[in-house]
Amino acid sequence: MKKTVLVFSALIISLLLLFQLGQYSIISKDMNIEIVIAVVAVVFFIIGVYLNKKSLHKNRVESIEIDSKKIEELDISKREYEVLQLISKGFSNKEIGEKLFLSESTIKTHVSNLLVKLDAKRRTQAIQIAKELRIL
Amino acid sequence: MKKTVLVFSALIISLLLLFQLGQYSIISKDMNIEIVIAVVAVVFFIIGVYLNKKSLHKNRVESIEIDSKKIEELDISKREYEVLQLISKGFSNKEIGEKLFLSESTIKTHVSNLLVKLDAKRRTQAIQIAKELRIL
DNA sequence: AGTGCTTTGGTACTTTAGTATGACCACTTT
DNA sequence: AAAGTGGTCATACTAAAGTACCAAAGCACT
Repeated sequence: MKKTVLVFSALIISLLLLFQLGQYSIISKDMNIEIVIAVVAVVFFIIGVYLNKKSLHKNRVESIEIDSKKIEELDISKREYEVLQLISKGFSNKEIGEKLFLSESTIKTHVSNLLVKLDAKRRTQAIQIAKELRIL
Repeated sequence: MKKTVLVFSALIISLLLLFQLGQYSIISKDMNIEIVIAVVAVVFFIIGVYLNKKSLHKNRVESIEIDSKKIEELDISKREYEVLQLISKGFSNKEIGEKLFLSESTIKTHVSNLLVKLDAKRRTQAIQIAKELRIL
């Protein structure tokens, strides 16, 4: 929605500016030229926006598209994934236990399993690996 | 967004058709007008590309640029920043010490200072906060 | 030469993190 | 019904992580 507003306002402003310039040259009695210039300007503006969006679309999809399949491949359960998400947010085992209404022991078990499944030695390394795998 | 583009292109096409009759007299009058139109087209094309890239930048790829100003504001030294980077890569204090040819004690000192400066309780939280501040 | 600052390093201590093992329960599969 | 699976929790232990306090070397600055 923000893009739409930006594009619209940019179009309106450019149109206003162009037709305001046209008012000066009314004296020279050549209205058609200003209109043609305005149209050309708007057309190429839209072309610029459209082409740029298309070229960025490929990169966008790659950077956003995350998780799902690899989580299953790594045999990470829902509970373990919940714990992983909270780990990446910087919570301690105790805090995670309080958030999920579980004991710290349970969290430790989940973390231990996560470290094995992600092939990590520490929780910080697990975060890094999970982000590389686009799980987080 | 698709509707917006469609409506606008339809409007512009109709405008072009309406003022196509006037274009004959333009060409015969002055050749410089074509150059002006070309310049306007290029300029607005660039504006379109630029605005679109800026609007997409906020939503999608935000953590590319590191905010070196905030590092200074937080009074984080170069050494501390080096340690912070290695922490985010999942290394232990001992490993960081080996990489930087420092003792583990020194790393602990740096980490402790970093936690205070980043207002974090744990190294994992420090990573999260640093990424929010676009320091990492 | 003294001041201030970063960096470095140490000791001693407390707190988290992580491992290993075993156990219990709920639920599904065979 | 028996076996398997996932989640839960506990104990006991080792390993990191983090805190507090101190101290000294290496600088830049004036």
